[in-house]
Amino acid sequence: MIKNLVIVESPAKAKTIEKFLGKDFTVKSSYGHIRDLAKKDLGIDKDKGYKPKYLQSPDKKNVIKELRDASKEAEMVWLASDEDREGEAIAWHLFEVLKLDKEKTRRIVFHEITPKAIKNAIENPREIDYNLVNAQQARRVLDRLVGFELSPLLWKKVKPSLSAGRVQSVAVRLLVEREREIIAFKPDYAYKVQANFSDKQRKYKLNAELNKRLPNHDDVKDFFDKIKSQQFQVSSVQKKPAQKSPAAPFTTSTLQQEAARKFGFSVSQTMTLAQRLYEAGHITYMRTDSVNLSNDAIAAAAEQINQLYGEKYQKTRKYATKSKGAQEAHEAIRPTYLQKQEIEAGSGEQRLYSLIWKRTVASQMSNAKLEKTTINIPVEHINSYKFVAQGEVLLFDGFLKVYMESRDDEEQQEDKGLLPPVKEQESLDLMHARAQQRYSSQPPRYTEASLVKKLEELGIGRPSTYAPTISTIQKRNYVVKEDRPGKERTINEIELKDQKVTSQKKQETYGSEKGKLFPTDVGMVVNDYLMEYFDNVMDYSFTAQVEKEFDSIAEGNRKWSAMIDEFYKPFHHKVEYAEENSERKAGERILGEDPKSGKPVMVRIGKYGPMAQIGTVDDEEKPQFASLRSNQHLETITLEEALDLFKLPRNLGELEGKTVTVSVGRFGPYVRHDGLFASLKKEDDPYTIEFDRAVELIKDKREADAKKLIKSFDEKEKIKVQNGKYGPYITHKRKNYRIPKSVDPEKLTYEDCLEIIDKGKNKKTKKTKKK
DNA sequence: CAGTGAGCGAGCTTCCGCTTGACTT
Repeated sequence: MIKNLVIVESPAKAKTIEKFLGKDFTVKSSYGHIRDLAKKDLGIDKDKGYKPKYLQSPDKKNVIKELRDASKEAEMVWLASDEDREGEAIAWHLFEVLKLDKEKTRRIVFHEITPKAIKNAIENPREIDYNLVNAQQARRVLDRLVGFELSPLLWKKVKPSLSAGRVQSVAVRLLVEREREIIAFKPDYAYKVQANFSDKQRKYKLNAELNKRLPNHDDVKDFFDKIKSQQFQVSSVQKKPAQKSPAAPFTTSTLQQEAARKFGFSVSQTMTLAQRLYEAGHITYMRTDSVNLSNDAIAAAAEQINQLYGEKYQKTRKYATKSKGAQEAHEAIRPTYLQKQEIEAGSGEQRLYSLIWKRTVASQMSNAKLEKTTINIPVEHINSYKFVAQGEVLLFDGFLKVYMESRDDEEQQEDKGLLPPVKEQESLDLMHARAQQRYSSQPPRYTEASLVKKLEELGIGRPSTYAPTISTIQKRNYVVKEDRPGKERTINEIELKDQKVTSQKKQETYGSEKGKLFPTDVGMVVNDYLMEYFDNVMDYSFTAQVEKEFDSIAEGNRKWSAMIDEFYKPFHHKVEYAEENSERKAGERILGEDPKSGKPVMVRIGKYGPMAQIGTVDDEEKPQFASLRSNQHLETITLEEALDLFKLPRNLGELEGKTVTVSVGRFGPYVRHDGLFASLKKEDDPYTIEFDRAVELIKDKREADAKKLIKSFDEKEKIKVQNGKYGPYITHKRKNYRIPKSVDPEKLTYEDCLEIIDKGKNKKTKKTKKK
């Protein structure tokens, strides 16, 4: 018999809360939303005030049954989903789907998982807030309308299976625009001048930089000629106190950024590790936009700091969330038990936990105190020119004892240490000076984490969707994450030593990228198309605008269906207009003429992605096609490069009576022999690879396959039993089947295999039928 | 996993935001 049933969103949360509430309460979880708009068609009745058609989510059938049974038994059901738009909707869906009795249902909320907060919530129940629910329905319906009307348009006009949406399309836009900025970027340069001084007694050295950069080589020479026999005198030594404050505790987005900067984790890696820490009870909820810490946590942090570092390191701080549209249903991400400085777990979990511990503790520590010193050394006879030396001394480390936030800009901060004891009016000798040509750097490309940061600033997306959004735009091949090597350039360096001026040239590498996001051709073409016809949805402030409207629905000042109608009417009109009036958008570009046939050579996006084509379909002969390589782009490929693509496949010769050919497929370059495919290695080039090397690759591949092979049957139907990443499996007619764990793969007979294949097939047909 | 690209037409793809396991080759 259940007296009180409490329903929360997450099972880990349910477990914790159950401990606080005692015997009379049973706590269960809904595992997020339990129903959603029908997947077929729009799932919205446009003629009946945009009435949503909700269906119970298939993977929630068991959860719903369990909750329904428990709720029937219970004397009181407490709906304890989060206190934001989505949480309120979850409570309402539960109320509807479980057919709850209003008299026996209470809605409660809490922002932190502490016994006090939960007890307080139980004592202050309320009713379901239908205005908030309606704001969520508006959000849901708008996203469906945008996504399910724009995507099919793209299938028609660009390429099948593409997608567009309020969040993902703007994310791609950010990348495309940044990429174009980089392409258009013309670097500027100037000479940075550094000098090395010494006192008259040669007791110390002082490095200083000229306060102005000089435009070119000749200016530097002139300048050096003027100063080479000059006397220098310190005009001033200024000392200023300064302070540094710790960063706020982690939210989802700042955790993703720091884990990327400090450990190189992808956003999805960070979230997987955080999920494990959360489930093990080590940290609070990891999908949050709040920087708030509970009073209990603040007290615990203070105690830790006093104990570990002493009272002068402790300072109680409260942080306020500044990001747009934050809904603050949870606390910041922090350790559940601050006295645990380390945990036992995998190394990734340990590192992430330790980072969270440090950030949380540091956020409750005192400021660091510094003294900044500036020494000015004017250049005589050249007005406003002076050499400046800057130093920084740490007087009190404060929070820096524990943690320092990293920065995105890679340019290394020059070490500003302690300066020598130079006095005002002191005379100095110029020992040596050097000017180096410095180019301005192009705008930085986005990383996964810096894109999340930007989206959060714009109020686009939610903590639970940052990682999935990043993965969606990569899955659609709008964006690729990769490393690119830098380019070389020559820079000038001019030196002044012993009153002589010399110059030399040096090589430097610039623009190399690691783990950055690059828009693809498809991403660019789709972006341009959407920008042309749907500038409102693509606007960076579109989400912020509709959020304002959702807020007024939540406050009861606006009817949700009216808001949707106002958006949808003109939007749908634009969809219809684009459908009728826009050409197929394929990023087509004619490169020139094929010297062999005289036919035009062009590139465009085909059914399978970017491709090159010789001739047109109107010709008598069929046109020739070839896919572009992954490092080639519609906007930049040359005629020569395109023509090269048609040199494949190449026939290299014969091995064991069968031909060896080399070509490029969906997964990159490969050699082929007697039905066997072997990928080329990085150092191999399909255009130049020779027979001997190809044979080597084929033999390596044979060996690797033999290692994988457990046994094979050459009966009526060929069957192989192989070892894979996920354990042994059976391959048959190019399809794979799992082997049950209870079976020893070594002992399988031909008949056993057929049986497993049969069962596997049944499973698959069932699944497809369901869909 | 690896030769695709016209056109015919059926049937499929797709959104964002809440949550975890089941599943993969």
